[in-house]
Amino acid sequence: MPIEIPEVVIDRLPLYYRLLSRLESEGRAVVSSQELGAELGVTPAQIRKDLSYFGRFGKQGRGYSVHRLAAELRQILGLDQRWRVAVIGIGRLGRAIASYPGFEGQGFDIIWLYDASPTLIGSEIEGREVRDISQLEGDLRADPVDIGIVAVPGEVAQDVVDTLVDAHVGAILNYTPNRVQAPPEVELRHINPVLFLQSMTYHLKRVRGV
Amino acid sequence: MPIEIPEVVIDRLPLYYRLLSRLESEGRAVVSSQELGAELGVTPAQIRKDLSYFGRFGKQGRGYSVHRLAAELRQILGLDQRWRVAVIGIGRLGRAIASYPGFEGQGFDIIWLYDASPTLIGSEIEGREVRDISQLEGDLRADPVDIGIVAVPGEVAQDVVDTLVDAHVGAILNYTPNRVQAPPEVELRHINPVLFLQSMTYHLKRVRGV
DNA sequence: AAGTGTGAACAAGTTCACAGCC
DNA sequence: GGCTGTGAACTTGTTCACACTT
Repeated sequence: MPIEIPEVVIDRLPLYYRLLSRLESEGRAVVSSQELGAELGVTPAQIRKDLSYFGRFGKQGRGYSVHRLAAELRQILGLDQRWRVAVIGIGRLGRAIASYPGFEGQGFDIIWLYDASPTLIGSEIEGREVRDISQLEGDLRADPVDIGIVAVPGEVAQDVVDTLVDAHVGAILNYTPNRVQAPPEVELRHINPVLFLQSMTYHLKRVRGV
Repeated sequence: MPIEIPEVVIDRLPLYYRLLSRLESEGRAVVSSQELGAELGVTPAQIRKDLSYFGRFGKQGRGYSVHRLAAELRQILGLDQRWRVAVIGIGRLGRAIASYPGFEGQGFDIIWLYDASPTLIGSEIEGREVRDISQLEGDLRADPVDIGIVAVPGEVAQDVVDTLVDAHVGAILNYTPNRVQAPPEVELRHINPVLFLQSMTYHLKRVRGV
């Protein structure tokens, strides 16, 4: 805890947590950095160093208590609490997001859905009403959420992000292909599958003989 | 071209390309690394250095020809050709993927859809038939694709990946929360929004007073 | 005057290797 | 004997700063 923790380390923690969570449910008591690394494709030294930023959770000669380490990571990542989420944009992608059980299962409660389309507004998705996007700002002011997931058409992504920022959302996950801006105190991630495909074709081209 | 090009550089190229593509369609003739950087939140030096791995595309005192640089990146990334894609798993997410116009628009042709559910097999999505997943292996052998997009339930992700690898798919985009393995000659990327949310809550926790 | 291309300086991130503990 | 925790060595990636070109 003394010095600044590298961002890459934070990004790997959820990966470790996911595996530990699985091992925990399989009733596994103890695990070594060796085993964790083999399963995740990461060196054991990397795992030990990453964890050492947060404390000394292992026992020499034994390894890590799965239960203990999972609990520590839960605490570090804030997964011992529930987080309130709004999904903005209920097209095909937004609907897939709103229906995905993996969010609720991991402590993320999707409490509000918004769209601009009159045919969608008022309808129900997984028992939640789709609300008019024009009410987003007022709703969030009355009853804030922690995280906004943006799945609107790209052209309006920045507008939605601005509204979320004004309403003091702390984190934004942008599924839109457009890159958006937010002040540094707001956590922002982009999910753009096309960029992944395009970096993969670079390699494909080379493997498949230019 | 002389030495090995860092992986991070390849990952940034599509980002640059996307912006250049937009500038090109706006009729912009010339752009500086300064401007590109400001738009993308990257330092100008970074952009110049990244591009310098591939050639000398700029003109001192002027900047880069938008048209020329876009064409170069297209060539480098292999976006001057079309790529054949199969989507495996046509649940809500798979359907969103199969219907997303952003893939076709960028040179990725989704030519085959597969699912295991009898109610889906034989149905049509955007004019493409959903085929039985048991035919995947044979189909790919007869008529290969370059890229597989996996959107099946997590438990069967590795099986599907193994089939794709056997059928000599060159790249796999895994939308499943399960981490899968593939030999190093196959390009593999994971899209897992839950991991993003979990690293964001780490920061949220700290900003929102522990 | 403006802006690239790039070696050299610097910063960040990873792996090594081993002392120390179980 | 086995495995953690961690400085130190190394590797990778980023930024600086300036010579050079238009």
